[in-house]
Amino acid sequence: MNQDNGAYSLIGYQLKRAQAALRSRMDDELRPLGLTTPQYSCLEALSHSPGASNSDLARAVFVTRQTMSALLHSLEARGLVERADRAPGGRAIPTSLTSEGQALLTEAARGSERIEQRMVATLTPSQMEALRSGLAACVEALVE
Amino acid sequence: MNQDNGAYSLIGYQLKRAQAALRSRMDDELRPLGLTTPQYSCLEALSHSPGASNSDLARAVFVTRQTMSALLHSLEARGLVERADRAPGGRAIPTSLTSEGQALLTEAARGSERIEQRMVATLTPSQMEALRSGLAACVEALVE
DNA sequence: GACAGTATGTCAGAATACTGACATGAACCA
DNA sequence: TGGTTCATGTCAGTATTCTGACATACTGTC
Repeated sequence: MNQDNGAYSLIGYQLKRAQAALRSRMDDELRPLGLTTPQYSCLEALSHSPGASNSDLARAVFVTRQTMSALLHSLEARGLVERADRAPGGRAIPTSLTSEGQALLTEAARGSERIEQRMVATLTPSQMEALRSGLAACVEALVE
Repeated sequence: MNQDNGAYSLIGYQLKRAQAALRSRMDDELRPLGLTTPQYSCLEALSHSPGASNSDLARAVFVTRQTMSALLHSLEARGLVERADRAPGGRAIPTSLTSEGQALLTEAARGSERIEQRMVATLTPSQMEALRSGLAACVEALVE
């Protein structure tokens, strides 16, 4: 109870608020394509890192390995990704996009970019950079 | 595929990354008290808005009414909050903190403030304000 | 080679959160 | 009064995500 205005002045609250709004808009945009935001993020990560393992993708999407494993099985059943039959070395099983997955990702990326641009529409380039670097500093301070 | 550096330059990605890191640290801090982050947020909202309804709290914590309803029943079963037997007018049933809930919240708030301060430790006041206003502008642009 | 430490994938179980649907009560307008 | 619209609380069902645990495979060091 430091202030009377509740938690609105806390960076953490604004962070959650912004993330919730973004997630909601992303879900709205992706729903017609049959994708959730984590599923889209997974396809996006696979596009940038072909052959990534389950654990790699979990870290990229900020979910646990178990969650990503279930998500990958779902995407595999829909023919959007492919996983190797066996690990080529170690235990990590590489995953890659199918052509169907690539096509769907391309379409979904358009909606995602639309949301991103809408989100930052009222910010100047220097304000955008300040926001980006501020968020990065927060992450830096939070990871031990 | 606008850049080679993946999604790291997107504000949306940084936003998710920062929120994930914050959520993780909050959960770590609150776990010894037997609280999750949404449960803590609910107690905090109740502290600032005594007598808030289930729907009020759902909006404050950014979950659905159904999720908040389950969360409230859990907190009520633990004796941390109280709900009126009947709606005093309309359908909204006011909820309030019990003394036990208030005590637990006070303790949890210390941990929460610790995390908040750690998160922004390396930011100057002007950088903090730039971050806050940047996030607010993003929210403003995303809510229709 | 033997060992500890680390990373990975997976299983099991529980908790969480969502969408869809319905009934109830209030506010508003014709 | 009658009607529509909106907000609220709740039920049911599904989907998501987590923690905990275990076996497996690499990477060091000795």
